[in-house]
Amino acid sequence: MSVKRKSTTDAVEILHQRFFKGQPERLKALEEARADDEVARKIFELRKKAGLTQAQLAKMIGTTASVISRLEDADYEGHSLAMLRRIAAALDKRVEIRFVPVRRSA
Amino acid sequence: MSVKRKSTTDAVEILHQRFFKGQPERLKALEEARADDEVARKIFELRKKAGLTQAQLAKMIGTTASVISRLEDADYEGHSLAMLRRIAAALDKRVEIRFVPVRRSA
DNA sequence: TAGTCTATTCGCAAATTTGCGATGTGGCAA
DNA sequence: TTGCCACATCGCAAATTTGCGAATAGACTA
Repeated sequence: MSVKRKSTTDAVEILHQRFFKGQPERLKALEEARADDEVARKIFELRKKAGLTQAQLAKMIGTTASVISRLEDADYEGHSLAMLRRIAAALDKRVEIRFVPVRRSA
Repeated sequence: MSVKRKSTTDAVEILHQRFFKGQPERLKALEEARADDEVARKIFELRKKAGLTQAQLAKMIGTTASVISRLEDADYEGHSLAMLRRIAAALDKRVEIRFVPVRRSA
């Protein structure tokens, strides 16, 4: 996510063009990318609502601003539960994971 | 989780003795351990409901049985979103992450 | 313009997770 | 008992994530 170069909204549009208009075999990749984007956006929103800069949040969880920036990058795929929990803990939240059924299309 | 040596229930009891009766400073560690236990159990239940053995699920996501066993271990802390998604995808599910508020006690 | 603040990106080392075979155990059936 | 099957655990290499400083850029203000 960003203030300039690559907004989350843009990322979604780019993804749409890149995958949706392409072959349907790539739908799985789309879903994964979307899920990453979702996590990135959630972290971003959580931080914003808390009124923190990346550097401030970073300090709270014992890391640096560039790490937070990476986590909020819509293209980043390396999220770990451990990291999500560190962020959640700093913001008085807890991470809830659910496996929800997905409609199997034809 | 297991069929013999270390049941999930036992793990919870052990955790209780190890942390709860100990110093309150370790409450954070408790929460983390519990969250891991929760993920482990969810994977276990998902697999069971699908009527699969560890080896079968492993094959579906392109890994081996020992890996699944490790993921279902209540003490394992290394869950990644990528792995959860691989499992979810194999079982026609998707992973939903939520940051839920936690009551800040005195 | 210079200075400051916020955020992105790069590069590489360190830490962590994953892959996977080998080994051991318990349950169950022949 | 012997032979499987399902699972747990160990050990180590390979892959991935994290840590973090440095460089870059846009926005804003003095």
